[in-house]
Amino acid sequence: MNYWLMKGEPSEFSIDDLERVGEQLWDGVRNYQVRNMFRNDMRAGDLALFYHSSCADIGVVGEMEVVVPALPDPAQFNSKSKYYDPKSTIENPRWYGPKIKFVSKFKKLVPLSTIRADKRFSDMILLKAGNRLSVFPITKTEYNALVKLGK
DNA sequence: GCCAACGTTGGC
DNA sequence: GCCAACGTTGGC
Repeated sequence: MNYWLMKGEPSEFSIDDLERVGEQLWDGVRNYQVRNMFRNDMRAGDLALFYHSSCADIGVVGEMEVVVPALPDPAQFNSKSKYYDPKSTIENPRWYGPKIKFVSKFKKLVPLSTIRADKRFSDMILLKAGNRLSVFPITKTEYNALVKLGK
């Protein structure tokens, strides 16, 4: 079982949206490293933390579970979508995303500033300078510690 | 809105 | 395969 942190902009899709719909395809990822992690490393049943980025309250807001790790992202075929990729074909899709489901919403958001200040999280990719991954693995220890802070 | 730090693209 | 130009990410 693997543990992940997944960043998303709440103005596009938030933990409240996920709680409402229950399940959602995590679309719009256009980074090859992340795509490869979806295809090679993510497994059904993996747990992931939902992180709100590019917003007023930045931090970890809840838990999710991977239902299906890598499905072709339909947005890449939609010329109206901002995630459209003219080089993708149905036969040979370029972009994938996992289907994820809601597990829990934290009682209180765990802010980025708190994560930065806590030595237990100093090895997280989240805090590495120049990190550009919107999805990355974390350890079980980090996962559990963040869940505990949120409850 | 700024901007640093990256990733991607495409001509050569 | 190099590398300059451009685009994107994401905290502040």
